[in-house]
Amino acid sequence: MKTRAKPTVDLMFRAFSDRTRLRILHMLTGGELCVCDIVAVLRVPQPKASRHLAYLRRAGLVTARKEGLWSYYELAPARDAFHKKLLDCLGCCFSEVPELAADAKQLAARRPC
Amino acid sequence: MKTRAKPTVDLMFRAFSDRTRLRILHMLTGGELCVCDIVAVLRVPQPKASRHLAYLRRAGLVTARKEGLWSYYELAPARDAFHKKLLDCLGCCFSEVPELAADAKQLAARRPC
DNA sequence: TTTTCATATTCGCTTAGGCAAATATAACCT
DNA sequence: AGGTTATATTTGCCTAAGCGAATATGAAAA
Repeated sequence: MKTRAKPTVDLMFRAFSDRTRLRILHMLTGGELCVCDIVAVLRVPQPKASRHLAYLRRAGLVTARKEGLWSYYELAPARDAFHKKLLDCLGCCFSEVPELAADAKQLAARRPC
Repeated sequence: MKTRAKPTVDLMFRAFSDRTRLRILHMLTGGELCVCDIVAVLRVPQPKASRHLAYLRRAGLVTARKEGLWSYYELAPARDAFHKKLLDCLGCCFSEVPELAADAKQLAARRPC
């Protein structure tokens, strides 16, 4: 197994500094999702989603779980006060980043599947 | 005068994603400082400090005031809930970024000047 | 075992942004 | 004017990291 060193604060901030990753993180505040959900909602090429998910993994912000062909991602639980505050920022982004509302709506429409 | 467009969330996060800028921001939580203070405490070349201060200005995180030869920088007041949360993260970084404590100590020693 | 499906990684290219060194600007002093 | 001081910007170089396109991996299905 590969236990990873605790990611640095600046790497974690950097993980938040990209629109696509912000959208993914915000989607995950609603709970675990599989890659295909993310690809469908963001309307983004699959390799791009995977690439950003890998970045978020390295930053310790999400965890992945494999089940058959599918990979499910969820927000990693906050490891410390800083991590918690950082996640708090996600909620506040909602009114600042226009895509987030549209994504949430799209995701809600997908739920029944 | 040049009124600037409101910086995007991702630019603001990116501003936090560099050690030197984190140290500057943290120093400024104690109040206004001049560039020479920052250069002295961080022990960093002056152009490097100016470069990062310019970045923070562009991100809307600090404001500059000129007085004769000196430039004084301070944290910009939070413009919205997101900005406020982001500034909250600064406090939590203290225990995560080792340099911050040393900087605070250095700065305190300089105060009487 | 060949195919298919979901996901991950690699490649080649381009831009952002870090750094040090040098230089510019602008205010004050003489 | 000429010099000094504090700060800002430019230059050249190098790495991180974004992108799309192509390819690899690995599990299930046929």
